[in-house]
Amino acid sequence: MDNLAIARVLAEIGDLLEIKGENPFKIRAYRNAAETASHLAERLADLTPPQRLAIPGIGKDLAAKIGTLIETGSIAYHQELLQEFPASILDLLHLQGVGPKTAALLYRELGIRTLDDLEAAITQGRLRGVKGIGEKKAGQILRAIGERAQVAGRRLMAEATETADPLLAALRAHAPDGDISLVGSLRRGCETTGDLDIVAGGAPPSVIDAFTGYDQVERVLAHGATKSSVLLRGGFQADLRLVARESLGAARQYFTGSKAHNIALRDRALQRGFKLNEYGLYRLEDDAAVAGADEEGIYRALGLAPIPAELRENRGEIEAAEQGTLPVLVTAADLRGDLHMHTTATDGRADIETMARVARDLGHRYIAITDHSQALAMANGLDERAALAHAARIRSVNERVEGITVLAGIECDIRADGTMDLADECLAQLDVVVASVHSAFTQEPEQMTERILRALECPWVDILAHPTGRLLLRREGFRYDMERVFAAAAERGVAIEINSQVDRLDLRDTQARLARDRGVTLIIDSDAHSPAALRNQRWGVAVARRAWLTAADVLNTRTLDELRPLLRRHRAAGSRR
DNA sequence: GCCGTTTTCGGCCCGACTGTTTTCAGTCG
Repeated sequence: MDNLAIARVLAEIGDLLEIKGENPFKIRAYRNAAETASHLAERLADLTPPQRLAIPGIGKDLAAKIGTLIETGSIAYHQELLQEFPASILDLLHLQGVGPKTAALLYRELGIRTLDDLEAAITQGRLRGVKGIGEKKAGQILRAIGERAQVAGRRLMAEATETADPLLAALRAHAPDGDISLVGSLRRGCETTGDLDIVAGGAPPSVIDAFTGYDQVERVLAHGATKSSVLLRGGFQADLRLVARESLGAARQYFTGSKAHNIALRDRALQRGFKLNEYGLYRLEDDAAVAGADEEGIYRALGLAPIPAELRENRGEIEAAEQGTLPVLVTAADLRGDLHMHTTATDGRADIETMARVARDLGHRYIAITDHSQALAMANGLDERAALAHAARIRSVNERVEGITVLAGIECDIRADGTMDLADECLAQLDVVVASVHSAFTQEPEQMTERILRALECPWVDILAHPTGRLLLRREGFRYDMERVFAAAAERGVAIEINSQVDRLDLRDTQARLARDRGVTLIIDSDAHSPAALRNQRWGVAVARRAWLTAADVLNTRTLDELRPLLRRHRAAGSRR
């Protein structure tokens, strides 16, 4: 049983407890544990019971329940709750405007178990007379049922940013003296996001009207004096919060989250005799404002170094901020090159020279052209002969393009048995070899582990690319023993990629952090298939920052002179990094 | 259900908006 399956059960228990009206803190404990489980880099099933107990937010009871779940596939407590409430009523909770109380009421009063039941009940007027539900509420629910497919779902970080940028520009144009900025999960650099959160400080009240009147707004969900929510065309929700300038830092802190970070921070505030809300940090004894205009002041007043938004997940950043050990996170400006991209030789859209010029204009000092190997026949993958001919063309581009060094590489398939798709003699003649899995994703974890380990044994492999093969919102990655692969990569000096394609971002944040902790060097590559996609490294940088990586942890922050000796072909046989 | 250099019991983050209400519960973030 994997972490996501465990997380789903724990989250479902949380939902069921909420419908039941249980202690809110007990509910939070289950949800908190679900959140933790879903982001944990190590597999819970691979941990010993004491190791599970050591995870923050998992105590004796939850550790035991998780153990039972792993061993038997279910938790009795969960099954008992499902006896009280059918699992299908949890769908009701996802409707805008329907929470646990309403769901419980509908089930108890009218026996409503499914969305279809609810829709029928409303259209038949059976909700009339139910306490707390009037005409408007019923209409709202009916609309939510109709819109659920459209509204449901998260967006990729890149897509959400594309939606946010023009909206921010429109608000800034309306309120040029205001300070208007993106907060929420997008500011934290999360790989996907459920909505857009915007904070405006020192802007006129009319900015709210500019927001609800934005031309991409499909429907206004809420419209107050300081807070407003809209549904944008395409079904993406955006929230705007207007605060006074002296509260801007507090509002940005509050709405950037994460929820777990904020709870921990406010707990810390209380312990130190303060109250923290979206307006500021106040002394409990006399309500005097201590900080609020900027985020830094709030963190400092709480005895913390300012915490970068990407780290605010309550995964150790508060302790590190207290001890002054926060990492200096890698930035896009630290990147000097890009070692994974494609051209028209296989499935890219531009030729070598175009890619080189665009990369140079982006500020890169070196790139590697790494087209596909023969196994990817549908992408016109290259065989040994074609790969070497392509390498010659790549190297010749250096004579025509100034200001950047173009390395001849390959993205070589790791075949199902772990052998490389091109012969060693060919790989040995290239400058860089990127190895990837593109087939047989469904191998058992044991087999996949052996497959990747075998690939890392090939002395010419420099980089393991998109190491889980996941596609965000579409496909889970393949499973294998990451600890063993990380250990082998660290031992052999193979870099592991954070792939910056908008729907890959693979490795993910927590896994990249674990890899680094195990001594692996990471690399942030674009895997660009077009010149425009070379800019995608910014998304990979966001993941790297969420993984606590510094420039020193990332291979392509090195100069070319520093990089070359780190490639395996340039290392003395048997030597390690 | 978790957690503890003021606690092994008694805490646990905080406020805006809406709809159904005559003072507030529910939802949301």
